[in-house]
Amino acid sequence: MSKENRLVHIYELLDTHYGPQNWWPADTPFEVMVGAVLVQNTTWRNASAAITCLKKARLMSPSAIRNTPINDLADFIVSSGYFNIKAQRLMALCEWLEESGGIDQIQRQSLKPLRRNLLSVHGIGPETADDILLYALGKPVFVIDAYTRRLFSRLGLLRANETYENLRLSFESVLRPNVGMFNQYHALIVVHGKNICKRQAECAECCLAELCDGV
DNA sequence: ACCCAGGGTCATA
DNA sequence: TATGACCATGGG
Repeated sequence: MSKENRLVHIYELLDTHYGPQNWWPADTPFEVMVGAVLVQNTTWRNASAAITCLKKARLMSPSAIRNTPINDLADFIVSSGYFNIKAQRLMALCEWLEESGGIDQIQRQSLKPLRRNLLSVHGIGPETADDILLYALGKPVFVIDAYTRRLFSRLGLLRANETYENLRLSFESVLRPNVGMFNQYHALIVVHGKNICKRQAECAECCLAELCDGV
């Protein structure tokens, strides 16, 4: 089977098993961006609690965050962990948004320079940038994360120590750039990873069992 | 008490 | 380029 067909097949098995995920859970694109920073190396549960605190304090906007002292901002996002670091990262994100003329202006940038610009923001690395591009701005990028590496290396479809860029480009070069499908695919990989593929012992019960080859 | 979760930066070799 | 240290909470 071709690589494209394998990736599509895996997508269809996951999609059938788990159904629509409706990512990213947020009221606005800005809230997606904030969530993408807050969820770095923590659980969505912890990040989500921090988002609730920010909303309750009416801080879920670039200008409101910009006008809040960094230490006060940190107090609202304690539950997300690394709160001092993440407060700085949120501030850097909001400064960048402001300098760039806001989200609607950013939407108009073409993908490659936009991605470069995002990566130049302090605290926004490749995965956070791609979360923002795909889930906040609706751009066709394939998000790579630890679950993606674990799942596809276990299925024997990628080398374990490949760079982020090479992985992303290899998915994007094989799959048709469909935003809705990329959105759902990454959500499925995460949901699946949280359930079964963390423990490789249970391949038999997994919806991808036919591909797992007894790893 | 330990481990990890929807990462990223910085210092060192 | 490639490791290692660091950031810090909450649930298992």
